[in-house]
Amino acid sequence: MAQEQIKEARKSYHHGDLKGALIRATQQLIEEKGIDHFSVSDACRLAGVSTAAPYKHFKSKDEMVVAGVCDAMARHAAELQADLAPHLKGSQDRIVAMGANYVDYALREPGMFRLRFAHFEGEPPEAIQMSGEAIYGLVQEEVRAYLGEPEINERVRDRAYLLWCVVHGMSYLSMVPEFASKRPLGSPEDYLRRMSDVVLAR
Amino acid sequence: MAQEQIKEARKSYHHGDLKGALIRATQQLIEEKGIDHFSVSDACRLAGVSTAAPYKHFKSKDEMVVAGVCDAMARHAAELQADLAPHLKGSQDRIVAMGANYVDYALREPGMFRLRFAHFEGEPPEAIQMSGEAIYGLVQEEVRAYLGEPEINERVRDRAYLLWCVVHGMSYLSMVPEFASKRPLGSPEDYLRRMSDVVLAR
DNA sequence: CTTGGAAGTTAGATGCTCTAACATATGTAA
DNA sequence: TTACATATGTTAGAGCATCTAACTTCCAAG
Repeated sequence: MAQEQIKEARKSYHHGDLKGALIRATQQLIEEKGIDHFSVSDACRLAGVSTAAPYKHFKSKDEMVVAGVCDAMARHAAELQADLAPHLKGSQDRIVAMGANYVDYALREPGMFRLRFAHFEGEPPEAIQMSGEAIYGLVQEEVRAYLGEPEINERVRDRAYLLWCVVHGMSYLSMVPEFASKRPLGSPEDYLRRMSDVVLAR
Repeated sequence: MAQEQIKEARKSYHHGDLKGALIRATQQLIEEKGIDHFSVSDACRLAGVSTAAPYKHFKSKDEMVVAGVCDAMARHAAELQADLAPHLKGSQDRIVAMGANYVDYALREPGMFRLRFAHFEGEPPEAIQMSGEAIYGLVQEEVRAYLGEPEINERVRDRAYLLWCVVHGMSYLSMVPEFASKRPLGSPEDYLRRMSDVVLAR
């Protein structure tokens, strides 16, 4: 959510891209107020439409939130690919970059990051789950390459899990100010490098 | 939230322990439905009182949620102490037990666990923050003892942070079914022991 | 006892979600 | 071009949630 979103003034009866605008408004408001203070009405005010308009695009508030999370995940996935590209496949730099990107994203969009792994009563949203599997697949593949294994075997799965624990833990700790302040001198990258040294020792 | 909570049938006009009942109802409902589907009204129905009653005990819905989280944290802190007691101070068993307790608690009360580190717009609830500091203090102290350091110095802070990353990461991954299933054979304890081996190498 | 305050109640103001019915724009086919 | 079907907006309103005000019940201190 780098792009700031200002209240939209429409000229025509139709919005043009209301669905997109609502998704962005949803993301922005959840970041600002948290999921439990987010309201469809607020998003409507931001987008400059009536409170009934969203229901032409989403079945419910829940579905609108899920759409916001999915959009955020897609953006993040693309960005992760871009961050990884400069680094040689199989290099430690690439592993560290992957972790650092994760931590950095969590700091930039903590609301979306949390929701991505949230409860979602009853319905485990297909799209979110699939995308999670995809990311984890990427992690395993990167670990495989780093370890020089020919396939994703038990060793790779084991190390990938450990790595992912560390990356996730750093992400969450970084989002909580009272814990983020507990990180002794050193950047996230420094810690990720040290951890990958031991976790992925070959 | 081991104790199941059934709808209360009152005999007298006054409830007796409405505040406690509401706190338990809040915890139960948040576990069941998630923070965004929790309503004070539901909690009132569970406790068998009118929807205005809670406002004699809590200023707002938010405050009621915070009270639920604080209560859960207090219970968890006591339980953690009990889990640690049998283990010799300074032993690896004690470190592993601490981590395992954390992961186990996250699995039992994921709703409370998440909220404990959640956003809390505007107000970072004093009580929650203090308790977080207390837990982190305990972690540092245990790491200090394990490493045999005379005081909480830079080395201790560094290792404690790494350990806490791992424990937090395992906790969160364990709560998400799609990731929990990615843990290769081995119990959380096994992984915690391996991680503490390397993270706390002396 | 009496009585003041704590802890309930009902009633209602305000706001949110979501549906129904209606209005307006757009694109395709005649 | 005209006309219609459809997509995408609107207003109105039902139903439920939060929270306050004013009233009631009960306990406990004097």
